[in-house]
Amino acid sequence: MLLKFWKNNVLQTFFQRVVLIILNIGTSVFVKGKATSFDIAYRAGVSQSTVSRALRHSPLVSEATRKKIQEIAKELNYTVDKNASSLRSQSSTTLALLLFEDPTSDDSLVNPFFLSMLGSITRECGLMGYDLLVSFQELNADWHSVFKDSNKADGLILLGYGDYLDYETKLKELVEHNTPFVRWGAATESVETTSIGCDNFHGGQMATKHLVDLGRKHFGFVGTSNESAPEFMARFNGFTQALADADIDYDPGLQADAVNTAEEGYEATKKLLSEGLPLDAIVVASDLLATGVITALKDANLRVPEDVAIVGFDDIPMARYTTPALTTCRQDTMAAGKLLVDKLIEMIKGEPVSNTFIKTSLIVRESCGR
Amino acid sequence: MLLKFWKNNVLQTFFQRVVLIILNIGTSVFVKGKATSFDIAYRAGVSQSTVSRALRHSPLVSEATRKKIQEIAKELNYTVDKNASSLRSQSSTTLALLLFEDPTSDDSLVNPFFLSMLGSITRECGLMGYDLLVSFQELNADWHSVFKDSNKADGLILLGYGDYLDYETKLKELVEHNTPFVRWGAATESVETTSIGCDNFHGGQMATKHLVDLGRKHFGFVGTSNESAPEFMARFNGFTQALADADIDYDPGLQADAVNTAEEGYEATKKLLSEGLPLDAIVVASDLLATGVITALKDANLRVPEDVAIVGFDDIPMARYTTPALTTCRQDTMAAGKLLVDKLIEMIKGEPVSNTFIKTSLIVRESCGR
DNA sequence: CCACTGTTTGAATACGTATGCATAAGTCCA
DNA sequence: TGGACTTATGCATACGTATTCAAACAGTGG
Repeated sequence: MLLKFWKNNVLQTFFQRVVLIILNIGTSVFVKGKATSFDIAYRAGVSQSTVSRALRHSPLVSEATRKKIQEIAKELNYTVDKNASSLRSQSSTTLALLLFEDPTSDDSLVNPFFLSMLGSITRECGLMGYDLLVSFQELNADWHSVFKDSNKADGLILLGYGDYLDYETKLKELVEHNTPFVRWGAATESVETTSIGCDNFHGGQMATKHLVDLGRKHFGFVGTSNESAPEFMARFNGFTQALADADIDYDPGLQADAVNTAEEGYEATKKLLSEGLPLDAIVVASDLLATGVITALKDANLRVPEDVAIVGFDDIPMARYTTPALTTCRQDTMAAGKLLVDKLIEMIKGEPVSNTFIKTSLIVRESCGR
Repeated sequence: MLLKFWKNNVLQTFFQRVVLIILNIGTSVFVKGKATSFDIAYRAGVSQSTVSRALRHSPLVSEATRKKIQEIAKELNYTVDKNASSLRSQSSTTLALLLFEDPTSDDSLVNPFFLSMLGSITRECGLMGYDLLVSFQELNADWHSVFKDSNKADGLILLGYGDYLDYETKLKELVEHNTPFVRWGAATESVETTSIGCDNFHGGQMATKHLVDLGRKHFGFVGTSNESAPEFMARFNGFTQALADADIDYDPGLQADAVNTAEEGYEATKKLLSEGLPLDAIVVASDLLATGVITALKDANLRVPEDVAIVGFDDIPMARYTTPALTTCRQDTMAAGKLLVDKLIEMIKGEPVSNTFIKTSLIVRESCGR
């Protein structure tokens, strides 16, 4: 039994070697499919190891051989096989971008704010030599294990206001699995994660103060004010803070929930108006919601900004094309995307990473009445 | 020499086997890192081959063992290693989405029309079990060889109005390399490719006819009319056809080039207006351009639609929020994305694939004056 | 002239899976 | 009862690269 095992291996191993050698020479001469590092090695008169090292800029290879190998590689249109490389090195130089959408939102729509970050994320990935895998995730899928364990990606970028309750259990699992990941958004309390975000509290405060300074007295807020959407909650807190600072009374009846879509913004505004309370300004938690708010006000025959002034949040591309053009609290999505990628790569490399704020700035257009 | 070679292998192979067995038992008992198919095999009392087959739903495995293996796999949180699987099977079940942007366009902006397809493409990929790699491409990079040769992706989806001259040489190379790929847009003449697109000629004709029917007489066109952007050219041809059908004279001075950005639309409109010709309708080659057109008209104190009526193309999300809301020729991006993915997968599987048109429909809002 | 260091190279192997081939256990029919 | 056939499994291997270890080599100082 053991003897048979032994003999088997002797023969097969030997045979395999010979065949391999013949095949390699064969393929080298009659260049068939894609070129491999063996092909290059053959032509350069060196070993495959040397080719691998040369192309990876290992200092172990002399300048002369590296030059020669690089030339041959270019000539043969050689490209490193991603799968073999990743398998061997156990790292894929690929990041996964997970977009979380409220399942109830329109199928065709992705939150334009997140889309606007896609550009900078993609670009930064390219610059850093990483590939980017993009995936929409239903909130209930088990995305948390799939990407890292399958070695599809070295790290995860999470984008989305989501149902943070379910979300957080998943985040915990990620942390336990030691999966590097970064999030856009507010830092959570219960799970220690790295997130990049703007100072939502300050942004909300700044936006509100702007309206206060313009003389508005009766404020409403459209956007969730509870912890199911931490970013929105922070904006809301900034909102109330600014009102308190200015000694302006605020009626809690003038807050209406809305999260993802313009339609939600529309409905929330209708609800606000139905309260019958005096109202001459609305702070809206996102620009996308704000488009719905504007429509709802128009439908109610209220003029923006004359009757009701509006400030949004995000500065999505659409914001400058609404009528009136939307005054909004801009988040620097270019910087954000770059930061998300850079931080994630640092984490992957094992460096310590801390949460980071990006700056917000108020973009004054017409909807605030000045 | 040969003897030494032989002996070496005998010893090493034997040694390797023993170590492997010990290691496998070891890892199986003391579960350390990620679970492999060997771990499952050990627990299920079967061979690794059987595990692989069971998880891939091979009919060679009995229902009973499959069940058992699946349970253990779930229990261990096992995920197939993407790299190993792809390497072995020489296919990655990954598609690459290449976005081509005019380098001159705003850094932070991606054409919203293409972005709106991203959602459906991603979703369809997920449904079909494919991963999606997203990449921005500078037009001069050698993207054509990288993705397929490196086995990063099994096929390519090309998205973008681009500089089609350089573009076409790349497409040729793709065809020569036997790389499966699909494009969004007009079919080209010189290279035999598979593309999904709408009937741009008919769309342009339909949009124009709508304005004609509303009594407009003096037409302008904003958007490139030459083959550097085939889609736009087709729309332009539909435009002139509709005018000819209605016996309406058309002054070539009332066409101005613009491709990618709202700013280009703005500038093109200024140029149109500077001609000093009578003008009461503009057909615009894309909604994004149209937003700039509207702004330019407002800046020139012209009312839309009273003085100048406008029809756009694409129906991007923003279209309904401009003032006036944009009448436009809608392309069904949901269907398009799905189709692009499905066709590409068919190509990858070696099935014959033909070009396909998706339908366009006119979305009447306010900018046309009715 | 030898021992020793430093620089390049090559030989061998492992990464984890999928699959061709051989084999073992049933099943069926003559 | 035994061969032909079916069904289910295991064995061995290959995919293409990165890396460890050993070895060849040149130069250096004693």
